[in-house]
Amino acid sequence: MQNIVERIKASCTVVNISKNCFEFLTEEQAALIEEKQVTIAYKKGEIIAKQGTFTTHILVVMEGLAKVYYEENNKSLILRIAAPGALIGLTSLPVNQNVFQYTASAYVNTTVRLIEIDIIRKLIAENGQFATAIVNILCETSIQKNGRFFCLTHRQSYGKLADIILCLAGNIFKQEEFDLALSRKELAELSGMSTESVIRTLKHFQEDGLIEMTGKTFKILDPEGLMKICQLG
Amino acid sequence: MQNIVERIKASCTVVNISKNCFEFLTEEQAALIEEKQVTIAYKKGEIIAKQGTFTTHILVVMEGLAKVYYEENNKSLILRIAAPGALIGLTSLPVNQNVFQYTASAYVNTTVRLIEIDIIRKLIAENGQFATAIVNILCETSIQKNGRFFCLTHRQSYGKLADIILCLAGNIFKQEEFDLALSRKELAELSGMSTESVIRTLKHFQEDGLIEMTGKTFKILDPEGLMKICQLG
DNA sequence: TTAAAAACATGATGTGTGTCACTTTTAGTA
DNA sequence: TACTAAAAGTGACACACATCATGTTTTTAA
Repeated sequence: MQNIVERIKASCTVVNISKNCFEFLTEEQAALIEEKQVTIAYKKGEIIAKQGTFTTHILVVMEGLAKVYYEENNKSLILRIAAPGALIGLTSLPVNQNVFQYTASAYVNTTVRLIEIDIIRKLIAENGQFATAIVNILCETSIQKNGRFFCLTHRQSYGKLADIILCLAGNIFKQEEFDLALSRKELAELSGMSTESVIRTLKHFQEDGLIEMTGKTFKILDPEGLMKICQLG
Repeated sequence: MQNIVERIKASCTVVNISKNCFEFLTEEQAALIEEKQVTIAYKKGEIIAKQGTFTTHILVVMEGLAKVYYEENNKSLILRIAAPGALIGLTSLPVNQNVFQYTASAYVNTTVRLIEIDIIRKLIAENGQFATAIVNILCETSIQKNGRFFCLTHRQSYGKLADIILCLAGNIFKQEEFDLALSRKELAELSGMSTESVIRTLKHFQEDGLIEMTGKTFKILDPEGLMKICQLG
């Protein structure tokens, strides 16, 4: 029987586990990146990249957790959560799309490496393995976004929230019990529902013995039950 | 003052205008594709690629119109409309994602070129310009999907339908008056609402002088008005 | 240590839109 | 031409959730 955390991963729709695309570089190419790279630390809540500003660098999340969201008319839609290893700003690779297509902000204290986007462009053109790795990352992000898209449009509150909880447990904290760094308001944003509904739904989950909450500490008691809720809607 | 159709394009969230990535190939590489390629004609309604089946080929839409949709639990979510020039199956490029991540079916009679996915993989690895072009297509698709994602989750019926109508007019038919090839049911699927709501909303639009419908013939009378509805929600 | 501000919680109320049931129109076909 | 099936259209009703109002607890910071 498969590990529970492993099985949870399969259903995740907000976090994707990026692979390392830099391992395919030659020493010379790695040096090129190394030489110009800068590492920056952001405090919780700070904006790492703002939608609409020029993308001079691709960001690599080293530590922490970032919220990647699309903004329009004072409303926002969380596209994904960027965990360590994730790249931010890839969608600006086409030279005619040279502004950030989304905003990224730090959920918790987060450190980020900045790599010049022109170097990345150059490496895609001259290193086939690297290009393949970037293509793979873009594809996997796309696949994951389809899942999240479906989740937010076709499921109702119980299903949406169950999905988010499983994702967080399976992909970020990687265990069944964890201290949730996110507020109910942030959970609401993630699941595309109101804060009040999140609170009510979590209470229901607790009453039904699916989860256990003590303050910020969450414990998943019945992952199968939550997955069933996901599937049913 | 900008052409109306031009301005409509900017707001589109279902159709993306793909660029030709094959122009960067050497003669030898082009011949490699040419030699093995097959062109297939699909009739209206037929399935071109089924989610979950092995992706042996990437599809290039030559003529017609295809619906690209994600399926789960008997529900479906239309991801995009593939117009001539669009590629289908790119998300299967990672070798560990070698099945179609979505289903594609023909809205109208559609012809499609099949290109072996392994050849595409090989070309990405050995032709930097081609790799860059593929990366660009993936990025543009991703950007567009974000817009559609936002539209379907943050707007209500009027905004969603207005968006779809503008997209169809601006990107597919490229004129203000057109014969809609899609039924109300298909419009409903596209905008993520019920058929009845689509009918009611279209009626409203007509009453408000935004559009004119005579049977299947649509005419956009007030694109600015529709765009305003899009923005307001 | 205390004041202010978030976050959390809960009940009452409102509404957008899906669902259902049914009629009318259009299109396809024997 | 008539028959059938699908599409288009309409009204009544239901309900999932957002919104609002208000209170409590926890966190933050002065």
